Amino acid sequence: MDQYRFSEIEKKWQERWEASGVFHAEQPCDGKVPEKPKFYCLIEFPYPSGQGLHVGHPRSYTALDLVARKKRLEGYNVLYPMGWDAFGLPTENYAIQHRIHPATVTRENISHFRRQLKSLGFSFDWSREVNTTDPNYYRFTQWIFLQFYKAGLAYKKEMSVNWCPSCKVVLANEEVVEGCCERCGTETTQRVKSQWMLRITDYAQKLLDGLDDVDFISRVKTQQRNWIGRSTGAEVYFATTAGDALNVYTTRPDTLFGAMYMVVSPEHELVEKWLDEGIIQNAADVRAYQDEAKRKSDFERTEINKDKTGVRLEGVDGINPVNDEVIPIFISDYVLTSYGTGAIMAVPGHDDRDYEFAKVFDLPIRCVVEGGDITEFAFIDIDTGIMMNSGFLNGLHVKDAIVKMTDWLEENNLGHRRVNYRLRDWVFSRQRYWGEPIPMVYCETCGWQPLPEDQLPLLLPEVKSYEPTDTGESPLASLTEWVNTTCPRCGGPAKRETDTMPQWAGSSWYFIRYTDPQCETAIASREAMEYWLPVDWYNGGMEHTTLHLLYSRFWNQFLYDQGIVPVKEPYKRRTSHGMILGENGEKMSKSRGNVVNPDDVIHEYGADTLRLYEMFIGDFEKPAPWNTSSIRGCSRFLERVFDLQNKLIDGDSYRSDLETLMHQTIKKVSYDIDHLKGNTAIAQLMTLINRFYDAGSVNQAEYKTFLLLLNPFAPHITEEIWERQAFGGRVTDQSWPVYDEEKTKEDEVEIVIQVNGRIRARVMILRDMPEEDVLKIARENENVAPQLAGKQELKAIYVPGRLVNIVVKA
RNA sequence: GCUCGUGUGGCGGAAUCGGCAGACGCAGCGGACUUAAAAUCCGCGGGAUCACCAUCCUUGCCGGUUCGAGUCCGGCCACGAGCACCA
Repeated sequence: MDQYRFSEIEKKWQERWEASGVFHAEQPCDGKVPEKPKFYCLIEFPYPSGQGLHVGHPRSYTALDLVARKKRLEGYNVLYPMGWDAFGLPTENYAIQHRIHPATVTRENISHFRRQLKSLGFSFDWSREVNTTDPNYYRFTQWIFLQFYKAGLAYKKEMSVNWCPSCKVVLANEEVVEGCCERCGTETTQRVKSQWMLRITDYAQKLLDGLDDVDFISRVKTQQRNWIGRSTGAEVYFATTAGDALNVYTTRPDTLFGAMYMVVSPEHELVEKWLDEGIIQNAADVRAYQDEAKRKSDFERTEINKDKTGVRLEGVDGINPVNDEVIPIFISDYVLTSYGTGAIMAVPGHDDRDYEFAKVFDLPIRCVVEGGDITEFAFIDIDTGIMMNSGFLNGLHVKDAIVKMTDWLEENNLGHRRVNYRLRDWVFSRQRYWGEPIPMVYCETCGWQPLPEDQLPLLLPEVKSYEPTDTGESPLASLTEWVNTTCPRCGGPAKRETDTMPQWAGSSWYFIRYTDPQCETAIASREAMEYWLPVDWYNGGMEHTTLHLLYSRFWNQFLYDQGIVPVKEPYKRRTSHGMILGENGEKMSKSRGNVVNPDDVIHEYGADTLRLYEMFIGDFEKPAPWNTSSIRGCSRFLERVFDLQNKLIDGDSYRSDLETLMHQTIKKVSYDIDHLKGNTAIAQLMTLINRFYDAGSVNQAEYKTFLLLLNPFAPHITEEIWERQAFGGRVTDQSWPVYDEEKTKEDEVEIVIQVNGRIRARVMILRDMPEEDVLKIARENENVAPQLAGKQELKAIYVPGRLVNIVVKA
């Protein structure tokens, strides 16, 4: 018998799979729907970076490859596609540095990635490959943008945005992590720029509600819920001595009697108005504070534990609507312009931040909720507090007081119920070259005009320099020929938008394109979308929970509302994998020098071993450190699988002493693949092969089942053995093994006998032996009897097939 | 600070419903084979006391419920992730 030559075997089968198209999904066509039920599994398509694949990528791809391969054997028409999320900064930066066109860099990176992925033997349907930088693809990304625009959900707005001075680009809130650029770590600053925005806040409630109907792991749901950040409360109308109404948002209207002052954000429009009108007596101080706030980066402004600062607006006061008290108004940067009304009522007795501010400015603090000691700290407990010093609310519990006060405000026209979300609109423009051009034209007479749909795609023009500019202008802005165009409405001179879309655009709908990637008339045909959507199972990284996952749900919900996509929610089930860490337990990165290249592993051990190890490495949902010596265990296992051919004997049914284990293994492996527990599935297969070796042989029926169960993990070696042993056809043509629940149970089982919870004996019994017989055996057991002698038996418990516990008293 | 998650041998981890803790693998030790080594095969393998039999301890810590707790409840501690002046 040959040795296990994985390189030859893997190359051979990869070529055959490619030539036969065995993993191509069957497409519904002209009203004919495939007979097999569909199953759509999806992994997050990669960004084809210059570094190539690292061993973290295949963890997710392998896990769903197991599902895809198993589902095919179970008779499903499986869609398991792959593509490229190829617009983006690293490619553009590399292109600038090496003076190569980003399209060329992208093409090279993709072919590198594609070769690497193919060498792992994934059962992707390569005929459906999509590429977000392909004009035939981004044409529809632009088309979707136009639908947003037409629906009033895309708008251009002058606003303060996050700016990365190193990448020279605007960032979305989701791309700023702890005040720094998610990509390069540089501290971000604020810039006022005119930006295209997508009104994702209009979908805040739908995005929240949709979570109830989908099967996402709970940490994903919680994280999205937190990010959306729904809160309920009231908007309260305060009057001012200047005559203007000053509305505030609060979640604690019950504490209105404790409002001792008001705070507005430094950018609040009324401040400008009052300054202009000259009502504010300390205008210079106010202006100075505004300037200071403007200069601060977002990070500095939101840094916690810093001392509260602010300036009182002298000359204007607020009037508390519940008791007509005249209270001072401050500006302070602890109140955010972009949340609520940009103004608050401050209740220092019952809010930590207001308390701190009141201490700094030596303002009076009134207790309106009994239960704490406000000389020490703000009392914020809403479960135990009882109202006091609050007129008609006195004696009520906080929760009842909130309702009563809100009703009162509405009855007296002094406020109304309000829901607020932490989620902000999505900043959708980037001042860079390598992205989808935004298909909008600005005309002096007609304003912003959408490009007619028949003019899509709006191609990225050739440009000499991709260098971003410090002024925050896109490199496209210097292309006067491209920029100058005619207005689609009046035909007069007009200018194109020169910003491009963010990287998250293309990935927001790629799962739709996969259903019909060549469609030229629409994002996909109705027929294809109706057959394939929603995605049955989507696996990806936790880092995309508040970015890609939320954005793509938003796009899908919008397209559903427009009647374009047939499903409300795009993903039925979402799971998430843990990161693969370097051998030292740290995150894999070039700078740490702990990156493992899959090419090297494949060269040394083969793709099947790599796949197996990726699944065996540990709990799929948790991070796991790479361990080079552990791979040997997986490679040794496959060698044993291969060598089992030498121990093959005839037999078309499982031998009786192996039958139970065979059925147990089928059950366990089937369950484990569906629950992302590859590690225990492999452990079970190892247990089984150890039994074959103990028996000194394996028969054909047993070997066939074993190979089918192993096939999703190690597809090349199993096909090869199947062919060599002439088991008939290909593994890919077979059916997934079935088990008989009755046969998974041993006839004879070992049970333990405990006395007062301590194990005193182990005995073999027949599985269905009646309880009284088992207890009799237990009491008479030579190790148990002495423990019972002379003691009073209080209770005897028998857990069928597991244990007996006899409780005695001395 | 808030939200979520996780703590089990030297290591990765298993225990799916409250019922034998440590499956499977790695590393290690002993043996076989070999001139030798590698590879392979067989055996051992949480800790303590112990010649052996055996006994006791053990799932981050403290307590509780239960005949029985890694698993359930309460309170701590540690680590990780996300959010972070969102009123």
